[in-house]
Amino acid sequence: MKLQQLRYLRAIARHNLNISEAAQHLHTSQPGISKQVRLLEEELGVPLFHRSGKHLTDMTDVGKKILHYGEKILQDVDNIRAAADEACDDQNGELRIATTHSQARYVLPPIIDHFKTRFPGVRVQIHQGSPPQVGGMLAHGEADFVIGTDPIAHSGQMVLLPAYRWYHCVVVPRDHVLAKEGAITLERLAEFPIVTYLDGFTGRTKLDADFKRAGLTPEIVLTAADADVIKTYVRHGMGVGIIAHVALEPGYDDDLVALNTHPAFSPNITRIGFRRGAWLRGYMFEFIAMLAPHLGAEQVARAARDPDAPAVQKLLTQIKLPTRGPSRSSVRA
Amino acid sequence: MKLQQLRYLRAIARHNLNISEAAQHLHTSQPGISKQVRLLEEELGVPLFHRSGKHLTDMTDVGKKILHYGEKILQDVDNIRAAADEACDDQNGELRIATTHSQARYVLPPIIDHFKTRFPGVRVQIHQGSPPQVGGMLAHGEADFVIGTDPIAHSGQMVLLPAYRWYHCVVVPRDHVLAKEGAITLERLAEFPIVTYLDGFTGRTKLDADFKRAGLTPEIVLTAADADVIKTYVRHGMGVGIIAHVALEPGYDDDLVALNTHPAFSPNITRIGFRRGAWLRGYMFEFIAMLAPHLGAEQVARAARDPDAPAVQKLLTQIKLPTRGPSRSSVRA
DNA sequence: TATAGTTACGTTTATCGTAAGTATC
DNA sequence: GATACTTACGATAAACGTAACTATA
Repeated sequence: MKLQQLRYLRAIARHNLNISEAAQHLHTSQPGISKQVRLLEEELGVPLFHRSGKHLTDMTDVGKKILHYGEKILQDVDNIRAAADEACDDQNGELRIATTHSQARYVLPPIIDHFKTRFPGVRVQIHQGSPPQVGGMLAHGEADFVIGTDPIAHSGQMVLLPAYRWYHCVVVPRDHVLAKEGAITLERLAEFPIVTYLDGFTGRTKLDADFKRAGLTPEIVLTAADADVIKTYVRHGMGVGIIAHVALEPGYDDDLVALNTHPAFSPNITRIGFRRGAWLRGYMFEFIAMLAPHLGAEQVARAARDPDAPAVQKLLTQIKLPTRGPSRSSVRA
Repeated sequence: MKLQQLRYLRAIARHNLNISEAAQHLHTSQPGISKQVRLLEEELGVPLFHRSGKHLTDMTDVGKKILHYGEKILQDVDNIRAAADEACDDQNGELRIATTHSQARYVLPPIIDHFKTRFPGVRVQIHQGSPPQVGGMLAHGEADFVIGTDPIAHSGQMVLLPAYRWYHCVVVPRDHVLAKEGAITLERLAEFPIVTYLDGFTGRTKLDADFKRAGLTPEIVLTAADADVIKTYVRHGMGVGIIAHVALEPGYDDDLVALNTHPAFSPNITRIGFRRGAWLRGYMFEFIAMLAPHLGAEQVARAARDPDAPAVQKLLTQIKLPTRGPSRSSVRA
């Protein structure tokens, strides 16, 4: 058994059992992969794939088990590489973040700014996508971290730590009738056409639940994946916007008024996740601390090693989480 | 990076940083290992060992981290092998048990007997040793299971499940003065010279605690690692024996009388352990069930996958454990 | 001086890429 | 007929073992 055979196996599985595609992706020849797969099957004495003639139709049950261990092995190989890189140089490297629009656009810029000043030698990549997409990037090892609010595909392979709490707020143009009212009720809010996030984005799930609990069915006239689009339509008078408070930019959004509701919307929790058992480099710990100061290096390291340990569970539930933007008690921005 | 390099690294670490010894153990040449280590260090760009001239004196910090991931990798390689073997044949294989004398001598024989009838194709190995030794065998992958009572070196790599509960009992020759008394108190017992287990063997820790709690310091005139020796000295009138009740063999020990104490000795729990994340073969699940019928295949499989899961923790603490031998309520054998 | 690790070298094996062949869709 | 996997083959490279060398304890 060789590590490359496992890499080939993984690549085939990730490319819909298409060996040619996998070969292309690995910059190698298709017969080479074909042969190594046969060799591995021969060595282990079991077929890894169901075949119809010369086409791979599906993986066998054993194949799936073997792939599972193979992926673990390849992750640990990456861990060894990362540990070695870390040892010879803790200032240079890569930081790959998979995240949603809200974070990439409003929350991360000042943090990345700070990070780049502190670690100029680290190349930072920000991959943007929907919650399911960013979860997939993490699982496939294309990103080191995922940052997001909405339920991210939480396979047992992922460790998710709470980063901060935030609230939705209502935004209207300065001349809107609501702009003159104080904290508004959900009932009052539901009288207006609403512009807000797409389902599954930026806490939309919580919003819907809040309205449902109040027995209201607001008229949502437009939904978008990001607050920039929402704000634009609010400016055009399409309706009342509901966005994350962190999505308001002082200096740019002064033509809008932000209002809280009474009772307040439910809090949302944005989390940062990484692969279970991943080797985190020094600058990664510092990045986490910049995003969420309560997540110290030792605690995060423990969570990476053993996310189910009681001490980590305690961290997940009992921690005093910082709030970004105004808290529920403040009424008006 | 190659799997063999990791095997070499592990072998060196396990042979006191002696490359020649490691080479001998792996049936390969010493220069071969030497070279592969250099190549790995070169590829990773970090030294794995501290050297004084040409001798390895210690592992570097990175080296230890890398070794840690290397061992995980090699275990998963074994898991792949086992999964493949399982798939092509679930009747043949190996069952390697590391255990202490008490289990090997009194508890396991009928179970192994039953197992061999059910799985004649499985080669069974029983490695006997002290509790620390058997823990080491498991950690080094020389055994699939460890079975024992006393605190076994419980690294995070090991999953320990409770198998059964048992009690100590007092044994004396038929003509001994105690043989005529009913349940005897600890105070009465402490009037006699005691023959029992060595420290660290077969629940000796619990025994000492029981006496200490009663404010007694019995005169222990002889200690041995196994009950056969203890019984022999009891027959010779050296003193009163305290052994595990399971160590009494009907038909062979009828010249001895077993007595319980009042209050009873504390219960002991014998556990079965295996490596975390190990791939368990079908016959291994059945073996566990033969030893401890309450440990079903699904529960054990879940414990192997994720020993810290809440459901597994519940299994560890809340389970109704079977008792081997008379329970604390029965007074006299 | 004995033990242990490195360097040097030749053999053998295996991996990879190109090119031709063959079976599905 | 187009796409996709397999077989065949040659070049390159890497791993292994033997033997000679060197440094430590």
